[in-house]
Amino acid sequence: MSPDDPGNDRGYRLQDQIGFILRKAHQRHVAIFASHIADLTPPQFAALAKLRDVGETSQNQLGALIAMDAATVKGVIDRLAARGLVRLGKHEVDKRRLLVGLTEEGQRTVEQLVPLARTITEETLAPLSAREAATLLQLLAKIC
Amino acid sequence: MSPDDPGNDRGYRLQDQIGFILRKAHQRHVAIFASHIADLTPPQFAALAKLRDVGETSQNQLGALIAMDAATVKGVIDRLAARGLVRLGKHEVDKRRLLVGLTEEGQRTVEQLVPLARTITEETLAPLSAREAATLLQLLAKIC
DNA sequence: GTCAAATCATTCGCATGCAAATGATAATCC
DNA sequence: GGATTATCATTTGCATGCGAATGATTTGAC
Repeated sequence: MSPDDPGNDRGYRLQDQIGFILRKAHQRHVAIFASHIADLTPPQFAALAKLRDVGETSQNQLGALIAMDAATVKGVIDRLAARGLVRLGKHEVDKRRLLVGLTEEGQRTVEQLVPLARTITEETLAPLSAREAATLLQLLAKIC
Repeated sequence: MSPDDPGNDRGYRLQDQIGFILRKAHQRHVAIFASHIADLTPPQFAALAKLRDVGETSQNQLGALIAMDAATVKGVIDRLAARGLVRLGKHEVDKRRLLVGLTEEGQRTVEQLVPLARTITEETLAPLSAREAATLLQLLAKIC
């Protein structure tokens, strides 16, 4: 009975499971992010970066774009609004919607952070060759 | 000026960044996990699975094995203890340490869950071929 | 042996992240 | 048009996850 006999549940090694590795890889990325951008979290930056791309949108729509559910996006946006990086407004036609958009300061902040974000991506992928990095992104995209 | 001109910060596409994709992939995995194992979270299962492997250990040591900091591991262990899946005890020699080990029920629970955990891994990797899955695990391990 | 440094556990505060419930508004069906 | 359904936002509760501070104990330097 070898340690990785598949018919033996010793063959279940936590360290080799995709979920465990994903969690660890994500953790390392967040740590690298924090070491470069201390005053903003990855989700906060994601919200700002996406708002820069799409301009004003509703909270829900923004959430769909950055993969956050309604409850989460509300918290993120509230914190960004409290810091003056984001502006909230009512939708004139559909009164259910809460419009979100960058303030001037938010705009400036994103522009400044994008180069750092590039560095963060680079550092996260540093253990890989360019070819490996491309493969990783492609495979990860398939399981999203 | 094409949309992905690298000399232009429009070239920063959130969707293509490793951090964003890692977060999404992890989210999908957690959702798959929850659909198969409703009454335990991935970190809780990780703690049980690792305790099965190593037997009794200190909280800190367990944390190192499953990549959780001290504060996080305490919360996870407390919840497992409250459910009777884990037993706590003082270390006789080193009085700083808090020993953690599986109870009989914890043991039974892990044994029952391992097959489900295999299914979860399979389903998470379902969009990939066996070869792609192996490559993904290998590349992810490099950036952990 | 004693004092300083390291280790272990705990606690607090803050930030995701999600499920479920609620209320307001809009869209659809008839 | 009126009732049903769907959508948007909010709130609550729970579970990670981490930084920072604290206290207890142990180890190491001398």
